[in-house]
Amino acid sequence: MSIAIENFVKAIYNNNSHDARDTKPGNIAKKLGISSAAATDMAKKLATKDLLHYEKYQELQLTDKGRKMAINIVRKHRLWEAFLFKMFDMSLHDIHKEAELLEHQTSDLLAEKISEYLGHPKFDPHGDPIPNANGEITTTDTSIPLSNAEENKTYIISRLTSDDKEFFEFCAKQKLKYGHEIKVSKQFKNNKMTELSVENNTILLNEDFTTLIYVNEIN
Amino acid sequence: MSIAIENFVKAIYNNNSHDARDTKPGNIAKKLGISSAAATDMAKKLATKDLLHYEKYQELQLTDKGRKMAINIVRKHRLWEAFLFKMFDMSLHDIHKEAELLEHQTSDLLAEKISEYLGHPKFDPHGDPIPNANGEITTTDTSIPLSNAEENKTYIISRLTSDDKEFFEFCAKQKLKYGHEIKVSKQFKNNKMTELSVENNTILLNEDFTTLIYVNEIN
DNA sequence: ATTAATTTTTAAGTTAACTTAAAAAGTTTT
DNA sequence: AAAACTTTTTAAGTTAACTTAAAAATTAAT
Repeated sequence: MSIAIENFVKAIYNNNSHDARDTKPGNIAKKLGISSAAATDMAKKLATKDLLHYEKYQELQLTDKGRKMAINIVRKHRLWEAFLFKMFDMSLHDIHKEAELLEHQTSDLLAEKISEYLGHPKFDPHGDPIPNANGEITTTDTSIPLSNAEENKTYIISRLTSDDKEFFEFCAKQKLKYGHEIKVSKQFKNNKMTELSVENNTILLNEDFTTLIYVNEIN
Repeated sequence: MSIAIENFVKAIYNNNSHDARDTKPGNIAKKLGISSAAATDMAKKLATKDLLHYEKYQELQLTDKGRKMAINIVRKHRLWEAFLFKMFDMSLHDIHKEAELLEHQTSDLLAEKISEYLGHPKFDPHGDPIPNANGEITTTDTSIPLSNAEENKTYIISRLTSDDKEFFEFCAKQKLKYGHEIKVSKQFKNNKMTELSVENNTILLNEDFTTLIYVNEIN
């Protein structure tokens, strides 16, 4: 399967999981940076390959085969992220970019070797779950977006769900990293701002950040 | 640059260095598994990009720009080989196959990180030299093919210049590995066979092997 | 419930990287 | 130095993955 096909299937899969629910060609096209005409064409083609269900003007839905394929790519992506993160001193954004390329050129064998080396990790450095070789995902994920966190409670950062460079630069600078502890001091509901403290620094985040950062409460 | 272009340039470069000298489209086409018509087309295209000199019916010659590009890819290939060899228990052939894919999706940044991690190695697990980030290759290579080795002398294996699976399987089984010591006991010139001993085993190799295995004399 | 706005699809066209088959040029043999 | 053979090139055509622009359908607004 070509890189174009792999990216298309992956885009639908990712869209279905965390983002909104709109998996029509236009929206997928936007994520991939192609025209929606191209996305419609591709959708039709992938339907003949039994990777997705296509009906005019309807949402695209992956078949079991398509989902399996997407999960396999996501697995490789997240394994590369975890591996590069462990081995090299690189920014999360750079790691993401490299993984985005490497994921398409990685045999199942190599993926398994990487997983083994890392001790079959369940999460990548963004906190996203790593599917196992059978495509099973173990996420008893109870995390909530920071925007829904409660005042005066303490949390651990469990996921950073972005691929924007500035986002990661900001997070890195403010020590907003996977596994780090934070305390929410105030929720400004009207302004959709959240005040919190990280390592004795108090910062104020707006909705653009608090919906992308997921946390788990500490008891 | 596309993967097709990178592989084309690399094929010319590799052909020029160790193999024969025939860098006409037909020969390059054979190595890449494409038709010679396709190779001619590609050659013309790359000439307009100033990657090589093309003249009808003549040998293809890389320009400085083309050579630089080829060396950059070769560098990434060999770094991946060295890295995968160090990290994972995989056959040399599998490692080669993975590197063949990964080389095209590796940023200069990542290549440098890998090189750094390995302590800027000068040779890969086949004994092929790894160009540095500036494209410089330090090979004071005095090695000779096993076919030219002298009787009753002891050598160290310095290069295994193949990409054939069976070749590597055979070499692995016979302990013919980079850095290993061997003693040539007899050269059967007429039959182009070489008798040698490795770790107390005596084996007889024909020309298909002895021209691909390079060695350095021990004094 | 029409009209207006948006989105999806269709249609036609482009580019890269191939293919096969025939023509042209080069190489080898006698 | 022809004739025979081989290789390269040209020509025409294919496929995947796009594009733009217009037509068709859906969705939103008054």
